[in-house]
Amino acid sequence: MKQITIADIAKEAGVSKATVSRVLSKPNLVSEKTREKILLVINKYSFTPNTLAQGLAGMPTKNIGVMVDELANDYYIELTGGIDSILFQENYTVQLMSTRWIPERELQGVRSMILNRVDGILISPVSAESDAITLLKKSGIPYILINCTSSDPEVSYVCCDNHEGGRLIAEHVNSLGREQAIVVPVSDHKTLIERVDAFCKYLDSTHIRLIKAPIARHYQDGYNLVSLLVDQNAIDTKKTTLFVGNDYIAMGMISRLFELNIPIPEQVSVIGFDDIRIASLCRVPLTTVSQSIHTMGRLAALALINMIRHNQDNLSYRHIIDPQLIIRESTSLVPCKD
Amino acid sequence: MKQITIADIAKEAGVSKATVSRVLSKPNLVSEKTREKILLVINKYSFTPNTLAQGLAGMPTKNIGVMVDELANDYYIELTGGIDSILFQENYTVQLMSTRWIPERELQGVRSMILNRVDGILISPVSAESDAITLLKKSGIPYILINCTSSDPEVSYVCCDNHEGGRLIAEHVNSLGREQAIVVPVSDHKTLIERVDAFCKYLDSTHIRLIKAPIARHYQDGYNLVSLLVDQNAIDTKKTTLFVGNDYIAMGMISRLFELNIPIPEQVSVIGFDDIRIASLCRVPLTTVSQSIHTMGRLAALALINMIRHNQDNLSYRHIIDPQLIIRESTSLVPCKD
DNA sequence: CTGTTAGCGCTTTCAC
DNA sequence: GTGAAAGCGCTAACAG
Repeated sequence: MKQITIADIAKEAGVSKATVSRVLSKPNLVSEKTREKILLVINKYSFTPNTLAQGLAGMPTKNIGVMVDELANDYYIELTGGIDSILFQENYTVQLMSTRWIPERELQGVRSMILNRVDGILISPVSAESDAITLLKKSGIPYILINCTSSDPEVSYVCCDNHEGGRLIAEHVNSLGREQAIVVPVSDHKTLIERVDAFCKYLDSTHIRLIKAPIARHYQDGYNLVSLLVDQNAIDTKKTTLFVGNDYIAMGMISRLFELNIPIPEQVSVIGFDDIRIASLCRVPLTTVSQSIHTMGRLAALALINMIRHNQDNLSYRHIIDPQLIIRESTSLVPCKD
Repeated sequence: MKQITIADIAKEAGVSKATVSRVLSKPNLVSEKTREKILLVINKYSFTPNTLAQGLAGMPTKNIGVMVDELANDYYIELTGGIDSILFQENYTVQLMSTRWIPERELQGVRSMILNRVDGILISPVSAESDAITLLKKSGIPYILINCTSSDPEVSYVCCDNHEGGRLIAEHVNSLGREQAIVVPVSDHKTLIERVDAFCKYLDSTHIRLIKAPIARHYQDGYNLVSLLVDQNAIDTKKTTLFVGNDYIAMGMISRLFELNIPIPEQVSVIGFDDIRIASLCRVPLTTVSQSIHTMGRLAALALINMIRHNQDNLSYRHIIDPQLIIRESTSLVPCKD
């Protein structure tokens, strides 16, 4: 089926292309009479202007690029859910890409988004210094970093206060008063380092022995790590608290603890980070820190739209999310409802 | 930053735009000498052609439209994960949209995808007769339905054999030999009706009383439904099997059963459908039917790319996924590993 | 092999 | 108010 174009409409309505175009974008520049005449034809064919052509001609494309690390990842799911809820109602189309943790892919993706003339970009970058950000900076396209801060005052971002999150957990662990606390890092992303550092800083290490476990990047790594901790740190006999860098890896560890019949939280209590949805539904509902991921996505989307509307790529938007400790059964014997 | 164009490259290299264009798409039509000369300039500015313009001029855009009902939905997450894994490596950009269950939005979204000149569309439609499909049909753009069948021989799809899935569950329930079986529908989508119908058909209703519960569309509906079933069907005293149309709603019911201290599976055994990831991680690991969602996404993406490559919008691709019963603790006292 | 020319579909001056 | 014409950046005949 050949696409019907503005020219076809013009011919049938007996006017020029320009006038049809005006009806589409600036209707009040056209007399009521001709406007109605044209609208009639437009509706007859349920014509919609070709967005590529509009884009080429310099109009906004109503497309927003969203770049995350991984699609099938609970964290990004909630994030994109939040983003989508806003962009959807504002009638933007989402161009979603995943880097699959390949930095080079991030650059390539952003470049392709720019070429696609998206009106703005939301990105959860590898780091605030990645090449993609540099490219973004000089492209002139509005963009906002998510889950990442930047010292550059011109850069906009929405991020959780990970330091405070780590502190909250340390405080909780102090109150639990176990013999030892093991911290399990899950990535070398800046946000993770902040969490862990703050945790270590505020942990009452005169009473609780602090142990740093090797990094566990995937669910399976978490699962496997448990046996190691049993062997090396006797978590099956010494009362232990586990702080795992994110909920999903924590889930892997819980799964294994469960199999080994190590009671949670009596013998080992477990704490995650993120408050992804499964955290409350899983085997042992998980104590964690919420960074309101969904809200984070909404805020970022809202701010981006605002930048686009008011052409404020000069003004920057910065928002720090306040983390919240959520205590569930993995550290508390009292079952608590959500 | 002004976009650098093919004209700039041409001027600096001292050739015509056409030659530059050829270097980009059909390099062997250009002499080695000039090609290298041009490539040098291209690399110098790390120039990439504007995709909108390419699209307008009739080239493939390397964009694929993907339309699902909801982004933050476990089912679609795994589906898009599968789709992305293929499209990613084939260097396609995904244009992901969600209908949020609004049929009108489906049509509107597909139209916008067509206007964006995507090379193909993957859609999990409301129904095989939705307006969006009609539009797709006459657009000439390759497309594949996911989780939906069609009697029209020209329409391509990938779908699970839901009838067989229902039968598998009935068989399992028969073997469980409970006093009553309650089936909880979760939507009026065709696939759901097939599951439920097959279940009812194959259930040994001379020995097990079959009860149809009202529809529960959301997690919370499932949660709330439990009290009703306690009141009306005494599931807390009569040994009962629950077949819930999908895993997520089943999770809602389990959550409530747990609170009411109704033992699973001793008093009430629960069966879901889909085998979403949480199914194995949740409070009581859930017996369910796997429809290999991730694979479904991969297959559909693969087939679509194939259609695009070979211009086979005439040939149709149809694939039925074989469902598999996965028995976990929610119906079996023997804990089983995944 | 390479350059010229004519679109792709729409927006936007600039006249009338 | 409305139309003619130029231009967005690229590709695809058609010549040479």
